[in-house]
This record gives sequence, structure tokens and C-alpha cells, in this order.
Amino acid sequence: MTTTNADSGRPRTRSSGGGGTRRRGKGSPALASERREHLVKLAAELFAEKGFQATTVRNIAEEAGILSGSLYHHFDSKESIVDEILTGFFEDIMASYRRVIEEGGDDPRATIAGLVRTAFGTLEPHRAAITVMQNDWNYLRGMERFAYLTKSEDEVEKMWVDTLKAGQEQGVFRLDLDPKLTYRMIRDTVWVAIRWFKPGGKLNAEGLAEHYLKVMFDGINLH
Amino acid sequence: MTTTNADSGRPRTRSSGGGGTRRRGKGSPALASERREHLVKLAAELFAEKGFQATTVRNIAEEAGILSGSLYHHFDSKESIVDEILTGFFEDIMASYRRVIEEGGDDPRATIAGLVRTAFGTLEPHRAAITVMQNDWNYLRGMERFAYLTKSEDEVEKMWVDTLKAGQEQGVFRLDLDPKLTYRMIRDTVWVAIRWFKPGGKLNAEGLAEHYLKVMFDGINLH
Amino acid sequence: MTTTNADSGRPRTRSSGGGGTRRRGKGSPALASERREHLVKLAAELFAEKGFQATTVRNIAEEAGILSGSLYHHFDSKESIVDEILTGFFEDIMASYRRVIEEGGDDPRATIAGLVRTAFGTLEPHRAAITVMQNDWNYLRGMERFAYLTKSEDEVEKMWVDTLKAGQEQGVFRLDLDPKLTYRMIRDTVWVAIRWFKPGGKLNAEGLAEHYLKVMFDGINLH
Amino acid sequence: MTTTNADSGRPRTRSSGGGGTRRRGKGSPALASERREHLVKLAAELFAEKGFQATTVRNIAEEAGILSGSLYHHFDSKESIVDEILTGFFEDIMASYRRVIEEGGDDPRATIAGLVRTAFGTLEPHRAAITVMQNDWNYLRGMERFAYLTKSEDEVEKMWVDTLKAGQEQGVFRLDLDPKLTYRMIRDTVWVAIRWFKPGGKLNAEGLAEHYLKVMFDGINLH
DNA sequence: GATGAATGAGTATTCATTCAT
DNA sequence: TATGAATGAATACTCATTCAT
Repeated sequence: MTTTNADSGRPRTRSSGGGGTRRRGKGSPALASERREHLVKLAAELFAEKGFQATTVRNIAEEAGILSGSLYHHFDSKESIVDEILTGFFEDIMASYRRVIEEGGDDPRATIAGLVRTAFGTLEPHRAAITVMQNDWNYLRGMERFAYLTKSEDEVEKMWVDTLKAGQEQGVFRLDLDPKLTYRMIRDTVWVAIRWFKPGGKLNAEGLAEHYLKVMFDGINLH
Repeated sequence: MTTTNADSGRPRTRSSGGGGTRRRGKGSPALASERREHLVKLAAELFAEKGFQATTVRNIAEEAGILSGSLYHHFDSKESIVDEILTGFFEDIMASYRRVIEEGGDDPRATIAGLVRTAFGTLEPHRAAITVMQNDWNYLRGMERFAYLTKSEDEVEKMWVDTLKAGQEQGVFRLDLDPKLTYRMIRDTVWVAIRWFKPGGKLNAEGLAEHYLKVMFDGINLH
Repeated sequence: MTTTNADSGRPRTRSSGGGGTRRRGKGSPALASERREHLVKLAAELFAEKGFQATTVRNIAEEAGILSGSLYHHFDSKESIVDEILTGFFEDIMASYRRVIEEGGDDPRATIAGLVRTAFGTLEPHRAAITVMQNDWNYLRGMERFAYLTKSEDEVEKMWVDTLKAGQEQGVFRLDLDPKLTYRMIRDTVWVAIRWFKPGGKLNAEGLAEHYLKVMFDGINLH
Repeated sequence: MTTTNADSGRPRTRSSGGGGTRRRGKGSPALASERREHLVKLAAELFAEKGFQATTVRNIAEEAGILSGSLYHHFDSKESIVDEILTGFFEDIMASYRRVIEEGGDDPRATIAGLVRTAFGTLEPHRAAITVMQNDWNYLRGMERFAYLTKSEDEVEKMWVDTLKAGQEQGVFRLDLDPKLTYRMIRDTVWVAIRWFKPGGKLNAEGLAEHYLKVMFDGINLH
């Protein structure tokens, strides 16, 4: 608790724009370790399955066929692994959202639909990260290290809320709803689906999205 | 080591109703010691705030102003505390649901509305239990001890799904929705609200329920 | 909590012989780390001196000059240490017994004498293991883990009883004795000597054996 | 460890000849608590079955249908219970031994036979105490409190060894045996039988004694 | 890059014992 | 006599992390 970790701060890797020097010193060959990325993937799988806290560094190492101590050649803490996972997810989804907003132009209904489809679309590729966010966020947010995620969250919220408000102004969305509240409900409904969504199932992410769009736009009532 | 623990299963106390043979002793006054109940409440608060795993037995004891070992005079494991919390929640909500179903009679729309209002209504009194369910269920379900919760879940699902189907047959709900899927989305949307719902806030549980009912029944579109 | 311990069963190391798939790693050099063996020896000494239960993991670690947690790098439980000790003892003595039986051929008197000498002969090299068996068996046998020892015991009993019966049939042993009972008395008399037998004493294991053989074969009476 | 127990010393109860004031103060009605004696018996049974260390004060209390703390109204420590058990055993057997020696007169063979029969005869009435001695003595002897048992042991040893020596001098026992060694072997063989001796079995204590006397006096050889 | 050994701080749990009621 | 609550010290075991080889 209250880790006095030399590591706390911002994520080192993946950080900068172009060709960030990956780790302290060494000056590894730019696009560096596939090994590293492989390890992150293994860890993500475990974090999603058992939860961040319940997953031990040994679990990850065993999965990779090495000893736990050896992991510290690639990462400097367990936290930095999950950081990498979450950062990847957030960078990706925010880029996607921005694209949707731009493309959506002045059509709020189309934009919201696009955002919903995008969100559902991340369920499969970012399954592990989303699961971690759902299950372990309450724990993770306790560490200053992950404060940046809250900031990203705020930016995302603004995108959705602005679109909802625009829709109300244009008369396409009901006026008796609180945009902020509505956004949260939509957001949570999408992400929480990670708990029972099965990638290979007959109801894929697209099907889910369409089903939800129907309910969200027109309700369950038969008009 | 070689735990001869007789605890696994259902909580001992809480006997009240039918045949709680207390152990050898007296036959104490049914109401499972206020002390115990107080401790459960403290623990629930902590579990909700920090998560089940991250909450140590010491945390709970300190909160109660006693030593950690002393907790074992009242409970025989950390698990049995959370068990008591969750059992209480499930017993309560299922009773409420059954009442709604009965009272709803043959009006699916009213019944669903009642279920939604009931669910939102538990947010405040069962805040801690619901938070634990949302955050720690992934971990907790790994233990056979909590298998019974899954069974309760199934029973609840049946109530909702049956009502949704009845509504479709009566022509009040759209036919192009999957009842199971719809149930899940409604359920998750309600519970997940625990993350940002603030008991004292201007938007109380009732307000939330009404807002959600609007969206759920008629969608966000302006018709 | 929810021990995902893969350890229960037989000791991992000691693989040597046949098919010890080590885990994922290399395939290390058969001889189960000298460090480990050294630790087992230290533990055995303590178990013998203070008893299994009264010996704490800290005691063992302190004796080894490390911290108690560090022991778990080598063993996964206190039980697995004592298991290793007892297994070593049983494997050794059973092999010796089998050799005596084979070499004894058709001479029951010689065979019994050989068995007695063998048994006394283990007093010194297996002092600790035998002491543990004498003092802690009542406790240890309560754990399924050590059920295999009972099986080995049965096999040993058969060797002795068969030999005693053969002797009776050949007319070298009295007919008015119960072979099983006689075996038990001999066995216990030998092992119980561990309580006062001092390795360096003037009465070494061989002397003890010869003394006992005299009494056992011809009694204390002067004929 | 190194109990700073106010209680250490000699057993208070059972001590004096006639009407010892049983416990500190109160001046209870002379032949006092049958309750107390009952509790000792329950405890003895548990100690025998599970071992002294593995038996918790709660175990004993539960067996008696009271709470663990209540036991301290009768005894001032777990040790004092086992003390009472062992003291009772030793007092009884030493009295019996003395009687045999006196009655044996100048016939060493008859005396030894009497001692052996006496020893086997205690197996049933003192089953629990003997079991405790066999299994837990190694632990118990570490406490100064039980030093007096060693003294009693020495006295007993002297009785046997003197008799054996007398027999050698009279020419009834072989000269080539070490009296002390022989005594120990006989003693241990008898007590250790407690491990497999079953009170109700077809081979009762008397049968065991006779069987052993045969082997002890004349050996297993057919002459 | 990896091993193998160790650290150090922590975790849930146990248990003999005390004591006010 | 007994209860019920608590103590305090110990116990086996866990785990992220470090580091010499």
C-alpha cells in the first residue's frame, strides 16, 4: 500500500510521440521487444481472468515459462504492466472516438450511433483491458500512477455529452433527459457487457451494438 | 493446515426463523448479537471502499477498535463476513422482487417498472453489498462457497425474462428484442450506477429510476 | 485462501530416476540442489529434538540463517519437508529389508537376525526420521498426505510375518506365538530404542542389536 | 515457551493425603468437584486421541458443553490438566510396583513376571495417560513443571534393575545381559503396545502379558 | 536475458488466557 | 459457575521485488 516505488509517475514506455527510448538506458533497437509485448498480452489475459490483485507475478512468469524474477528484466513492477495494458486501450479508443466525432459531422444521431458501435467494437480486441477496468478500477484508481486515466475519462465524457446536447438542440433527442446521466448509463451498459460477452458466441459485438441501439433510441415499448 | 473448520456453507447465525440449533449453548435470543451485526456493517463499508481483497482483517478490526484476532470470536473467516453481507442483500432483494411480481399481476409494463424501481431502491440501503458484487464478484465466484449466489441469480433472471416475454406476447414490448439480452442490459445498467451514485446527491435513487424508465421504455429519441 | 497449491502428493524433486518433468524449466541436474537437502537435514534435526508441531518454520529458517519466508523458495509447506524426511527413511529401509529377505534365502533365523540388525542399523543414519515417526506419527497420520506411509508399513509387516511363519513351519521358532504380535513387539522394541540410544555411546547400534538378538532368540532365562 | 505461569510447581490437587483444600480459596466441600474429575477425563481422552499440542482448550470445553473460558474456573492452565492426568497415572503405577516388589519376596523371576503383568494391566485403565506419555513426553519434558516425572522414572528403574540383578546373582537370569538395557527394552515394549492395543479386542491385556512373558523369559527359539 | 536464492513486509488465522458481567 | 468479548503473541504462508551469478 502507498507504494514507495521509484517507478511511480507516468508510464515510461509508449509515451512520447515518435521513437521513445524504451527503457532506462541500454538504448534498445527502437521497436524493441516483441518479447515484451508478448508478456504484456499474457499478463493481460491473467489480469482479466483472475483480477489484478489475485494475479501474482509468478503466475505471469509461469505462463511465460520463466521465473518471476526474470520478469523484472522487462518491467520494473507489476503496476507498470497493467499500466501498459490500460494505456494501450485508452490511446486506441480515444483515437477512434475522435475519428467518429469528426466523421459524424453535424448529425448527432449518427455520431452517437457511431460512438456506440465503436465502444462495442472494442469489446473483442480490448477484452482484457476492459475487464480489468471493470473489475480492478476501484483498486487501481487508488494509486496516483493511474490518475491520468481519470483525465482521459473526462475528455471522453465531453465528447459524448456535447453530442447528446447537440442532439437535443437539434430536436432529435428528448429534452427531458440529463445528458451527463444519459452518457453514464450508455457507457456503463456497454462496458459492463464484457462480463457475459463471449467473443465467439453467435451474438457478436456488432449484433450487440445493433440490439442496444434499438433499445437506446426507441425504448422497449412497442409504439 | 488441515483446517477442521466447520464453517464452510451457510452462515451460522441469522438462524432466527426455523431450526437454528445454536450449538450446545442456551438457545440465545434469535437476534444474532448486535455486536456481530455492527461488525458486519463496518466490514461492508470497507469492502465497498477498498475492495474485498485489499481490505485486510486488520483494517476491519481497527475500524472496530479491537485486535484482528478478536474478530474471530465473531466470524470464522474473512469470507464468512462477506458471505453474510451478500446473503443479506440477496435475501432482501429476492423477497422484494417476488412481491413485485405478485402485485404486478398481469401487467408486464407495470411489473417491469416495479422491478426497475425496486432495483434502484436497493442502491442506497445495500450500497456496500452491491459495490462488492460489482467489484469483487469476479474474484468471489471462484470459491465454491459462493456458488449459491449464482443460483439466486438464475432465479432472478427467470423473473425478469418471464415478464419481458409476457410483455411481448401481450404486444406491449417490441418483438425484435432478445429478452435475456435485454434483461442483462437493464440489470447491469442499474447496478453499475452504484459507481457514481451518491446517496445524498440531488439525484436520488427515485430520480434515477424515473430517468432510466423513460429511456428504457421509450428511448432517447424524440418521437 | 483458495490455495492453488499443486504440492499435495509426492515431493517434486527427488525426481532423478524416471520421469520427473521438472516444470517448464531446463531439466536440471537430477541431484535436488544441495541447498535443499541441507535444509531438510536441519529441519529433521529440529523436528527430532522438539517435535514436528513445536518446531516452527522460523526455527528452521533461523537455523539456516535465512528468513522464514525464504524457506518457501525451496519447499511449499512445512509438511512437505517432513514428508521428504520420512519418504527418504522409508525408501531406504524398505530397500534394505528386501535385500535381507532375498539374501536370507530359506533360513528364517538368519533372515530375522538380518532384519533386526538392519533395523538397529538405521537408528544412527536415520535418527531424526525415526524420532519423528515415534513422536509425531500420531499427529501426522491424521493427514491424507501421509497415508502412503501406512501402506509401506503393511508391506514391511508382511515381510516379517512371513519370515516368522516360515520359521515356525521349519520348526526353528516356537509354535505358541502369534507371528503378527511377535512382529509388532520386535518392531516397537527396536524403534523405541531411539529414545535413549546415543550415537556416540559405548553401546553402539551393533551392540544393541546383538544384545537384543540374544534376548529375543533365547529369552532372559538362564537355561 | 518458558511459561511464567503462576501455576508452575507441583500439582495442587490430588496432592495431600486426606482432605486437601482443593483450589485456591473458596474451601470447597472437601471431596469437591466430580465435575472437575469429569473434565479431566474428557481432556485425557482428547489428549490421547489427538495429542496434547493438537488438542485445544476449546476442544475440551466443547466436549464438556461449555465455553473455553469457563474451563479456567476449574483449572488454571492446559498444562495443569495434563499434569493431573500424568500424576494420577504415576501415583497409581508406583504404588502397584511397590506392592509387587514386597510380595515377590526373594523370587526375582516371580517379581519380574509380576511387574510385567502389572505394567500390562495399566494399559486399559490408564490408556489415555500412557498414550500421552508415549506421544507427548518429548514435548512435555521440556517444561520444568514435569521434571518430577523423571524422578519417578528413576525410582521405577531402580526397582526393575535391582530385581534383574538379583536374578542374575541367584542364577536364574543370564549373566550376559545388561540389566539397565534389558529393563529399558522391557519397559518400552510394554508401553509402546498402547499404540495398537485395543481394549475390547480378543487379545486383552492379560493375554498380551502372557505372550510377552513367554518371549521374554525363553525367547522365540524352539528349544 | 535468465536463474536461483533471498528479503521484508504483510496476510489470515489460531489459541491459551483474562476478566467484567 | 458460566458467558461473551477481548487480548497478545505466535503461526504458516504469500508475494513483489532485488541481485549476484
